[in-house]
Amino acid sequence: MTDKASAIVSAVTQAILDHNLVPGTKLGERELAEIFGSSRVIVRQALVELSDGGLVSLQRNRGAFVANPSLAEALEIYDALTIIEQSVAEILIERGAAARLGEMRQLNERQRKAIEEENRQLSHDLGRDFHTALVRLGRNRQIEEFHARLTRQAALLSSLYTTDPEACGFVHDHDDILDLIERGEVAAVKRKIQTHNQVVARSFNYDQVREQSLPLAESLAPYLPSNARSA
Amino acid sequence: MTDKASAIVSAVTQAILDHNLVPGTKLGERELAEIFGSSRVIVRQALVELSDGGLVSLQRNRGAFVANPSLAEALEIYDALTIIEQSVAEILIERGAAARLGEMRQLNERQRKAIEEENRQLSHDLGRDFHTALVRLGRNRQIEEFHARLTRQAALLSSLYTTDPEACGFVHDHDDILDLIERGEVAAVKRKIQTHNQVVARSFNYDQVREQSLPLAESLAPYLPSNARSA
DNA sequence: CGGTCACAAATTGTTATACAATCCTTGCAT
DNA sequence: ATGCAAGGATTGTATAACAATTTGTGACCG
Repeated sequence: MTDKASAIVSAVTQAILDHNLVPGTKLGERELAEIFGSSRVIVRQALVELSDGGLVSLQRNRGAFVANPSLAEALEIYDALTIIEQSVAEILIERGAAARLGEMRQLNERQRKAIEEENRQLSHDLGRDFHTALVRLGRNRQIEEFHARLTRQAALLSSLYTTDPEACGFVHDHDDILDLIERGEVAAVKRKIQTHNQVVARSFNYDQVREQSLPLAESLAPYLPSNARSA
Repeated sequence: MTDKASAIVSAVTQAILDHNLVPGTKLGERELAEIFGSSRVIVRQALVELSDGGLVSLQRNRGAFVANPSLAEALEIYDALTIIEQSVAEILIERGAAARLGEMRQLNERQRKAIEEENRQLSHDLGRDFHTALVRLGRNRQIEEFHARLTRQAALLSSLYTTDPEACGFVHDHDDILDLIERGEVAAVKRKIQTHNQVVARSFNYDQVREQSLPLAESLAPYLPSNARSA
């Protein structure tokens, strides 16, 4: 349903994940309607969807804002990620699915290369891909989608709290995780996954200068479906 | 945001959970607008929300229908429930949170009484409450909400596939689960939770006669906020 | 009798406009 | 400054309208 609304949803989502829209930014209905060249009704549908996705918060009679999670919520999100990934790892071991870890090794390889070449964006993306690929091996759509949602929220968080580009010892961890799964060491994998995520969560810096974001139109410009707007 | 839309969302949700609206039922925009005495715009927002909740599926240019999950999806939902509840149980044990299991014992007690009195509805509800209460002890909103969502979908499923009112050995299982948590027997709890859920999932009967549901207006009548509708 | 094509009816997707309710700002009076 | 009130801006909702698409119907043909 509603083609245009989903266009808005994905544009805004992408903009948030890219930190082009920072938490707290107001998403005015008329403004978005202007930008996307559609009516307010469509924008509202999009906002409802976005809010269900957790990236946007709706405040009755006040409008929509890019979500601005508290530190407590941030920690819950990382805990949830940990829980899901631990469960998946455990299931993979139970299933003896170690055989299918090949493509994940490749992912790590590519990420390693990206880091060498100092391609920030790519290595970052590949780092995320590792986690989603891992969860996908669990073969459960519900879990996959939940994990994806958490990942999106985590991406938002990093725009809020993170101080340091986190691409540090990650690839190494990732390989360790695969090793442990292959060797069937349940407890060890789970510990690894937990600390792996906690490293990120603990590095949060609550009091951080947050830069104002540009006017909406500019922040969203790169994501427009191709509905230019003449003044 | 959007007061009226949420009224529609909760009314339709409740109707689905109560099996007053059966899977596959078409939810026409005009019809709903008529019934709830609001405009199509509002109804559409509600439908978008409902679809995000997984109880309604939107088909482009065709409309909205009460979700009609396949057997495969049904099993995934129960697997996901199992995963979540297992994780929570494990965490509770790790935390040594056995102390707070008192109110859950009470729940079981009440359910036992309800069963004795043959109060189907109540015992059923209390059975569900056990699971949500358990998850709540995990103190993670993300997980709680995900679990709630899965529970709603499971309720829908029971209207689809279940043949037999499942209230059989459940209370007993529930007490066992609490016992095992108190005694810190991780592996045993997890097994228990798994089989507990599998009993339900395995009892599914795919080919089942499904009764047509009444006209929308009648199915929804009990849930209207108080916007009567004159013909 | 069955199939298929064309057209009409119904429904969805979307826009525009309007207006009440609520929030926010600004300027004024104290 | 502080508090208040008026006005402007924004949201919440309704109505009407129309294009696009799907669905239903019936005529026509094999």
